[in-house]
Amino acid sequence: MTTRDTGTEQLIKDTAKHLFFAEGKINATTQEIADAAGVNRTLVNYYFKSRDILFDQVFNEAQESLVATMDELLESPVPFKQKMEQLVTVFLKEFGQFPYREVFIITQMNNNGVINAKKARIKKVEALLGQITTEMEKGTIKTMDPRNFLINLFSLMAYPLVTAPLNKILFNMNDQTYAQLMEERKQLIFEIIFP
Amino acid sequence: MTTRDTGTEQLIKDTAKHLFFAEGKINATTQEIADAAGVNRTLVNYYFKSRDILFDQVFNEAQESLVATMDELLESPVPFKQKMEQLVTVFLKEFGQFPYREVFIITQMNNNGVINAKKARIKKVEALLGQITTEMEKGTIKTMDPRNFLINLFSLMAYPLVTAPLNKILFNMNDQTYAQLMEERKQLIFEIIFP
Amino acid sequence: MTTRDTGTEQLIKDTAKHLFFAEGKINATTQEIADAAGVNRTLVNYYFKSRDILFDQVFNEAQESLVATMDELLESPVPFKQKMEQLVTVFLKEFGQFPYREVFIITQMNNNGVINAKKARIKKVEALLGQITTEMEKGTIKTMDPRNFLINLFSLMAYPLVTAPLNKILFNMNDQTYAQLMEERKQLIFEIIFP
Amino acid sequence: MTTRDTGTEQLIKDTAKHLFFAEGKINATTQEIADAAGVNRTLVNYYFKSRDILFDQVFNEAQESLVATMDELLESPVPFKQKMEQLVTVFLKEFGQFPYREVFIITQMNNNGVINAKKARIKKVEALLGQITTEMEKGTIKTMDPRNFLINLFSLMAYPLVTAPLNKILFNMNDQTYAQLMEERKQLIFEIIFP
DNA sequence: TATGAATGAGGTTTCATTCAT
DNA sequence: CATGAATGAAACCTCATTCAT
Repeated sequence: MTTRDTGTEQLIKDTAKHLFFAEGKINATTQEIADAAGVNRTLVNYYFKSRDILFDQVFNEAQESLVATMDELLESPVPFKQKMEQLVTVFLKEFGQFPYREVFIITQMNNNGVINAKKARIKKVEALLGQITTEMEKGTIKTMDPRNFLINLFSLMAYPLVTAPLNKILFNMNDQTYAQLMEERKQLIFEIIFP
Repeated sequence: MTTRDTGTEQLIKDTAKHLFFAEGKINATTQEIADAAGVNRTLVNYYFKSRDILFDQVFNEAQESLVATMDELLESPVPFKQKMEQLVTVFLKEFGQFPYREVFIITQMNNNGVINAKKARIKKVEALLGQITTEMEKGTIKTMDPRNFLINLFSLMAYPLVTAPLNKILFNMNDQTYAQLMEERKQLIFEIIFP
Repeated sequence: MTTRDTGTEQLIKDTAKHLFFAEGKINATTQEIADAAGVNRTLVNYYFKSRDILFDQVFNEAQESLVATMDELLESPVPFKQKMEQLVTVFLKEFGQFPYREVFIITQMNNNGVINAKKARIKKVEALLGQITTEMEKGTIKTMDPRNFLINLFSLMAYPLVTAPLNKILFNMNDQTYAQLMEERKQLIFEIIFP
Repeated sequence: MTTRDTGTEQLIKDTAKHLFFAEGKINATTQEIADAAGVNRTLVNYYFKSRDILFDQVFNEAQESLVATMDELLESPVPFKQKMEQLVTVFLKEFGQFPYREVFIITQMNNNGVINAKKARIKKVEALLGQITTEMEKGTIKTMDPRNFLINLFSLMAYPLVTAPLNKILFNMNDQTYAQLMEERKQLIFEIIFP
């Protein structure tokens, strides 16, 4: 068997990922993906059998990577405040790279059907929620539903990156000045959750 | 009177709006829109000449309505704190009705091209930013780039509604319990911005 | 029965005739015909039941009028040369008014199916061919197949009017100068057939 | 070599050309063209992107070929009489192959808009008109507007082929006998223009 | 008589996919 | 491995036509 791996398969996957998650081109056709990758359109089928399979694969890999990142943080035995600091650092980077990933996932869910979470995941989230509650009782952070605490955190991190194109227009900013604004947010978010 | 307005044109537009902005079905076909509206597929062409024109129209009306809402708030002469309270009330309702509108607009921009803001709009936003800066100087609200203040505000309002499907899974919640969680947020957001 | 004849039926027919035969808009849609007539599109169906029936009717009336003109000429007992003079006069006028009629008829035949000539017509044509042969024997006109004589005659009359748009471009002429050129042709054609 | 030219593109173009110009089926649908070519309907879009582009291409190629033929004749340095002989030979063949080409071009012009002639073309035509005038002064051909001389020539060649379906009916002839009639015309036309 | 609303038939176009090389 | 050719499904769009008023 002469399997000369030319890296084309990975190239297609990475290109698709970039179009979907970084550029927000949720409706990218196989032609557009192939063009962006600089390969022939039919190679998408050659490697992935069907467009949907490519979608799923890109999808799952994105989620797995996200989940792995999350798990590492959740399980780390560092103190809460430090853990949150790590979380903000890591996720701001993630969201910066792929601002449209969550939106993409949601769009897919809306158009097709809903996916279920694995039980293991739910357990870990519950553990984190418990930790947050503890901190609230200690008075370190503002008291609220711990789920709202997490929701706030992720909203403050993710949404400004999703709405970047709109915000730039509204505030009359260019790519660079907006990037600076985002840069300041890391510290800001931290100050908001630990007043 | 020769015009027998059956309300079908408006029905189609409203249905499209709902599919796009409320259900997040960004790729809805004319068939899906027609089915959802309970009308014949070709009526979409009869009234709007082409699918793209329907898109544009729904789009523009959505934006205009949003902008009108915004303008009313921005220009109201009430004190800052009260103005923010109105803003949160009004926009939480807006985002609750049409959570995917902003995402839809951004998606369109990413796929097609960018739209420019009118000068009048920029002026109004700048006026608001000035007001926010004044409040910061007075110590009413936390000091930061006033644009980040606004970004925080909208992030806290909008993102939880966009990510609802994902959050329900993550937190193992149903529609009702999630709605309750959202309900609590109004007060919460207000407490965060006015600590 | 309140039959208030508003002349709309005739108006539609005349407008269609003009679009087809005078303007050469062979593919005119009912919408275009209605627009040109300044009436509602559905009136075409109201009066003529179907578009095809309107076509046929316009068609037949055009042919009947042409045939009547022809018959009158063919049967007139005037001497040959004078008969030809009448023929040229009458048909140049006809072709001037409706240059695309024959082309339209042929196009319809090519796209649908062929129509047959009535026997009476064939008889009359044969009579004319006989007359032409007699003239050739007398030496009044150049000897040739009498059918080619007629073909020449009609070619010289009709084709310049059909190809007017093309000729104007080729000879760099405007409507007026081309009309003058056509004007000269009556005498010219007569001189060619009676050298 | 990666390009496997199956000749299908050319086949589609040739088939379209034949339907339009030889059979006079001006309204041929993509389905009809595909059927006539014996290929899948969507191949028309595969090769030509859209039906209109196929139309334009067939169109332009037809015109270019006609113009090239014309140019060769116009520029040839042979004596006038001989040049006319060549012209009749060449164009009778052209019109025999594609009798509806000019009519098709005119129809398109009437339905869409007018095309302009290139200056170079006008110059060549003017040169020919000059030559014709010279011949009239020499007494070789009948005196008339030289443009009418050319119009006569082309009318005598082209129109009988356009109106063939109608003439066959009128003269009660079949394909073969009509072909014979046309055959005789070459000599006849020549005798008419050089009495 | 006349018209806006609605519909179905049939055309064009866009995709993803398969095939042969 | 890779690619141009080919195809079917499904979308969009244009018409003529019918319906209700």
